[in-house]
Amino acid sequence: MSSAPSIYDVSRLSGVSTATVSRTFSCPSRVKEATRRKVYEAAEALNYSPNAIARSMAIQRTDKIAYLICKQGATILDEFYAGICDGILHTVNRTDYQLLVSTEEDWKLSGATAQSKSIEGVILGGKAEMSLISEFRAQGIPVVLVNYFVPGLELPSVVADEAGGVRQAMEHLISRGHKRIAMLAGRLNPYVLSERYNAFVAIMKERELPLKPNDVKMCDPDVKSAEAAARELLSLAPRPTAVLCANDVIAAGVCKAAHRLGLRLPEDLAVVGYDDASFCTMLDPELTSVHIDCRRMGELCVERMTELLGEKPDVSEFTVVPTELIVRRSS
Amino acid sequence: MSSAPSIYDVSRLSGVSTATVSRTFSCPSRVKEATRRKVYEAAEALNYSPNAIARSMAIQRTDKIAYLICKQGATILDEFYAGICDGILHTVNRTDYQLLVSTEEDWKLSGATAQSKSIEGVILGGKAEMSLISEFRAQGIPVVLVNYFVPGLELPSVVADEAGGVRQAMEHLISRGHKRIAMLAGRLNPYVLSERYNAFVAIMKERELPLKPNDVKMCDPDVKSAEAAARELLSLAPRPTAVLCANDVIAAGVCKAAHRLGLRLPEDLAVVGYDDASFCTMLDPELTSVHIDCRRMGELCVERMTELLGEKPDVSEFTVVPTELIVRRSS
DNA sequence: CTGAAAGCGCTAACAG
DNA sequence: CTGTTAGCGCTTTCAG
Repeated sequence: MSSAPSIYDVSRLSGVSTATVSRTFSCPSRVKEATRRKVYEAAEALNYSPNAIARSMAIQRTDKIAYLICKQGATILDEFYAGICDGILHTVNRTDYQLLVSTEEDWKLSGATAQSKSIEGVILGGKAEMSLISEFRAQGIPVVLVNYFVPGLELPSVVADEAGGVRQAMEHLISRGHKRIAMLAGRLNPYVLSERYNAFVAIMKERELPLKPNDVKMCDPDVKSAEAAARELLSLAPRPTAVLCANDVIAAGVCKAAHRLGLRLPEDLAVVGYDDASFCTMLDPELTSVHIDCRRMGELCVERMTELLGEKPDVSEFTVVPTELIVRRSS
Repeated sequence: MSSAPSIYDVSRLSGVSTATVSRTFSCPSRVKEATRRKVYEAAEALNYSPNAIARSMAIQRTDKIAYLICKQGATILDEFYAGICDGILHTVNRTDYQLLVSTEEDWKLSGATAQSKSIEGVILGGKAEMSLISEFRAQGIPVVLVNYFVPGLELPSVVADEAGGVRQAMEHLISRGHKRIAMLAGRLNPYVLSERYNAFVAIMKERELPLKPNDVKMCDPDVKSAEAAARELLSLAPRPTAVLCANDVIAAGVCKAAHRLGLRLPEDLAVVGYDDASFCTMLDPELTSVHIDCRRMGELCVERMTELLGEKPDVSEFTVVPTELIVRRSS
């Protein structure tokens, strides 16, 4: 197989000009029915398909946008960011765009500049470094942030209603009669963590519930650390009767610690997680959690991006996705 | 900001030819130190960065490969395929290539042909449709399969050592004294399922252990279905003392069913999963499972792809990644 | 409705 | 080591 057939080959075989061949593919209505048919036949015979690169070159834009996951270590394997990716993927693929996926780290490694001009826009998931953001802006590449927000930057951000989610969880616990509610916070991205933490504290205060310094603990966001931290939390006297966790992994750690200590869920201890990861229903008892529609977040990122690319005058800076408490057996 | 600076602008400002500017960026060693410096300065001043598309156009190749997830419904959200993606991502980003991600479904929707010429190769994850495979081949685009295999196609496949994994699990159970071992199989992709199933049957026979028709059940690969199926399995008389599950989600269902029936793990029932999903350690007791190094699988896909792209004479058709049984508390 | 021709920005001989 | 020049395959005025 020598080199692929070009528009010239089709032009020659069909007896029309290259311009017409081009039109036939990009805007069929502007070509007479009969001509069109001739072109299609020739193309078919030659097994021709338009060369996307040449096209990009001519029209001066690619049809690609990138999604970079900005989170140390974790990548697409993080269910949350994978969910966003899923939403982006589905939406992007319905809009003639294609999606490039990478991580902040890898992107920087492979010489951003060399690549940059081959994407139209970039969606940054999580805590992106300022230098990265600036670089894209300097190159005139539209940026959308997701699950993160930087005040004063006027960058469209798609986030979940963190405060709302915490409120749903807290009202649920309070309505179940809990007063001694603790929080096990994990080192998530700073925006998310502070939203969740602040909301927790605010609501405790608002409801005039007792909150001692030791009632909030911090841990690394893995089961082991969470389990260890939970052990301490659960040995406070009087022991909290409920714990709100910064995410589901941490909640799983709390469940394990409770189990080891002989506490029954939800009778002796209510546990609520956050994110509604898929494993919530695999735990026993199933984990109550604040559901975030990651996929929707991804979709919205693409919508914002499309607006940016369409040079829409003012793209809203804040897009917030509502959360929903999924009550299960653990609370 | 008018249009971006081109190689001509740099050429003019630095006083050298465009060819030299080009060389300076693609192969600095072939340009005299002093000249190089002049070029860099001019580029800097103009905030120039090479246009990747024009480059692709000139050298007649893109620097992109695609990873398509071929699995109904599930996507990148599937931890297994996300793991592979992770491996691909890391490797690809170290080789000047960029990764396009999509699903089989979406790819077909958005007119594969139009896009095809903008990728160099494609990695197909899971049960890809023959029509898709043929289409790529017809276009001369190298294909690598992962977690799937089609006999007679001479397509490089990267798979896990399924039979080996089952053997590890079985030997573990047998060494613990289990004789009545059941299997709960889920509707995974046909290649994987048959490998796991056949290995299970073969080993039971080989060890001369009793295996009645009802000892193997089939279910959908979700917790609910698995739990229901497990209930039946566990009400057989005599009850199996161990169950090998086709994957971890199914195993989680079995654990729940066992718990409901008042069976203790591992005393009354040993459960072993497959894939070693991240939630294995969140379950209580933690789930024994056959670990598959998905990331490694992804890396190997890229290696095979690189060989294919480098026109290496014979790329091995089969690349198998070893598995490792991770023994935890559930068995 | 169709054709001719001038690029899009970069690379790769080839010549010096 | 560097410059000249001819493309890469497609789009897009501008005429006809």
